[in-house]
Amino acid sequence: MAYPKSERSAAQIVAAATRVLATKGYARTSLLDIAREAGMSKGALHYHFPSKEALVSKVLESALDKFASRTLEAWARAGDPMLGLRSAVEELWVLRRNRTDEVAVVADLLAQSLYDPALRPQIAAYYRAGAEQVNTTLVPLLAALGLRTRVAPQLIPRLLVGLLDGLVMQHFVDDTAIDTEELLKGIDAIAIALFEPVPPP
Amino acid sequence: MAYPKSERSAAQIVAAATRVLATKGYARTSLLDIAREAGMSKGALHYHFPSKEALVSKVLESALDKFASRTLEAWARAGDPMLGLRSAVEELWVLRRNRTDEVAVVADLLAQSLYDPALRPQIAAYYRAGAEQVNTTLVPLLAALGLRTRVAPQLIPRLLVGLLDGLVMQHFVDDTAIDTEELLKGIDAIAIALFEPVPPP
Amino acid sequence: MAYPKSERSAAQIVAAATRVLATKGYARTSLLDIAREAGMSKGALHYHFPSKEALVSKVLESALDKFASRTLEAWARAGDPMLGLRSAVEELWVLRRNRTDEVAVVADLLAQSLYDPALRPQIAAYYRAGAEQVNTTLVPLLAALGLRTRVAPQLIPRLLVGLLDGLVMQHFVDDTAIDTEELLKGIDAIAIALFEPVPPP
Amino acid sequence: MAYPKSERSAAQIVAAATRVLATKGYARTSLLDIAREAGMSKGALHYHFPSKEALVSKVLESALDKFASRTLEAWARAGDPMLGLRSAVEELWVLRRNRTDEVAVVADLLAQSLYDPALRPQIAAYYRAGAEQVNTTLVPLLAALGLRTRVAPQLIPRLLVGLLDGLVMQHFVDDTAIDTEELLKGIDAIAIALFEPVPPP
DNA sequence: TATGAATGAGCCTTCATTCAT
DNA sequence: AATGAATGAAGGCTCATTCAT
Repeated sequence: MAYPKSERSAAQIVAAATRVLATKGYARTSLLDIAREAGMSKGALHYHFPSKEALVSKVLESALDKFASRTLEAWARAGDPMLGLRSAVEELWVLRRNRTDEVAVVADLLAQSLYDPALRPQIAAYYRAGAEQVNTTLVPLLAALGLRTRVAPQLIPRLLVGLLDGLVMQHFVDDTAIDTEELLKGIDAIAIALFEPVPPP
Repeated sequence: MAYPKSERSAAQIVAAATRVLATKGYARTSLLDIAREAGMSKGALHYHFPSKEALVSKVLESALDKFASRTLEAWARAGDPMLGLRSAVEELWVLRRNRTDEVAVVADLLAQSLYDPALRPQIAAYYRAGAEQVNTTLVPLLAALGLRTRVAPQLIPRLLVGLLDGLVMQHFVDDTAIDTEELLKGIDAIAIALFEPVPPP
Repeated sequence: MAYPKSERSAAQIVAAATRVLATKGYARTSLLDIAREAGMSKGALHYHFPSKEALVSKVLESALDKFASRTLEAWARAGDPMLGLRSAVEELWVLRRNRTDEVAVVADLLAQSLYDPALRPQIAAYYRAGAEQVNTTLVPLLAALGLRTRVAPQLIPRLLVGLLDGLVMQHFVDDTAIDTEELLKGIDAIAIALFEPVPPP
Repeated sequence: MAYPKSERSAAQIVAAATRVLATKGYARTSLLDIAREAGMSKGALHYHFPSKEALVSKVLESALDKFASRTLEAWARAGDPMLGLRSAVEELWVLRRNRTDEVAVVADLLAQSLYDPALRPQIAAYYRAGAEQVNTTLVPLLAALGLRTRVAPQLIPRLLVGLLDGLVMQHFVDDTAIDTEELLKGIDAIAIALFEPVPPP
């Protein structure tokens, strides 16, 4: 039931769309731009995706996927759970600060989603998956180390991801403003502040 | 007359534009929408502003102004500097979570600024003013209390504002996700973690 | 409250649209065609009419108006009511057989109206006005002449107009088929057959 | 095999096209619509018919065929020639008023034929066959009954078919307008009016 | 015999901008 | 200071048609 050629073309289009959206932003990107970047005709885009919105939605999904998987990898690379957290946060920051296409697309579509509800579920899913991940992976390990979170555990990834998202916006606007060294120190302090020793019974 | 007709009309247009942009977003807002909301003709807009970009730029400026002044007020209301910080942060969160027109516009145009350099200077100025404010108001007071910042002081407002910006995006996307009570507790912990006692000489 | 320039332009557009629709038919007429014929830009059409449908609707209305008024004139020209009927029918036939732009447009849009309900009310109104006209003008006069209709009087114009519409379609398809002389004789016979003397009490 | 696969498929396509055209009209029907209705791919349509026009042309032909044969049957069912005429007319009216797919298609394509000459010959053929039929079947029988037509005999079916075509259009546009009972009375009167006794020599 | 894929022309519509008044 | 009118470029989308398989 798989049509490999079709799938390949669709993937090609999503990749091209990611590049163009990252460069010009949603509001300034036309299907013609994307078609040219993909080396296909406008008609082909509509053959594979019913509308611009549908295509953009797929782009967002794919960008968030890459995001999540790279974070997970960084997390897994470090053996220790606290180090893993730091390592994941650092990876996220580097990922964003470098302004890969995925980062730019996500930032832009995040804003679009304020007005286009069709984009929201995917982002919400991404946030939720992050919260889930912390809940199932980090918390038990912390407990074993005699630590617990100072706030509801599902808030942890939200706070950290939110912090990074906000900072990256500032970085885009004024990239002389933030010194990474210093920033990581601040994030460290913050991350540590979110945990406390379990009081003895 | 202190406010000539021209200036009043321009202000009216900026106000109308703010409302429309907040409701529909930059990509979906046309000058006709704004003209209608302002009760004027499209031609009139171009009489007062040379281009759409120029108008939008003014809208951003005015929204950031309101933002900054409300934060400052909250800061000033509380007497104590640490309380002031908390109070300012809380004000910012409430302001954003309520999704006033200004918040929506700033969020949207922040994303636009990634692709439209003309919007950046104003945002950068806003961030810088915040950093400056902390530097001149908070730090000396803290010093008097025997506290110092754990990171470069100009990073403090960036971290806090970044955190809130990021969180508010998540809140827009999925407004069941974040409990304000719990959130403020987290922010408190974070804010406290950013300061430490000055070690005795 | 009247903007004469606008009205003039709108009328110009309707006239141009009538010509083009008559020549190429609804399915093959584009707004560009109409704009060119009117000597204006496509944008101008949309300035005066919100959509293609709205414009076409106005075209239909205007064509039916001309139709109705010419029929009425012919009716009035002849003094005698029976002669008036014949004269009106003859006028209708000539009007249609000559395939003026209005005739072609009405024939085409009549068919379109089967699938586009927005066109129907105007046509229905036209038919109803015809029926009304017969009812108020012809029937009383006939009564005075000791005649009455053999069928419900509002059916008279429907039968006659229907007959002519159907015949004109045939004529368009195959214009060698119908000899006007002979046809008028047939219509005469039919018209006469629709009336009978009032039986004495 | 008597009906090779190809022929069966082509027939299937024509049937599907008839259904879709009847529902949506020529201007709004795409080959994709037809392909879907036929359960085949767009490519298949072009395998069987060189172009959209060619397919539509076949659709018209087939619809007119069904039309003609049903009329003939009704005609034949009644033994008496005058009754046959009435019966045929009644059958035509019912056929049309019920708006079978064939009726809708013919009405629509009749209008298309004004601008697409390729469709005309088939319709002309249909009209001519009707005229021929009256000429060879009805006239001699009438002569034997001492009747003759008041107008050229080939005009008889044109008048009657034209009348019904026109009426059916009105009925489509405004289906509360015409009462069938009353209508048939009117048609009867008209049909009778088209004949007269042969004057004695 | 039929399909999935792709094209490219054309369509309706939107919109920032210009201009005479 | 402001309006109605008009432009023209661009945008998203539809669709008949072509073609390799």
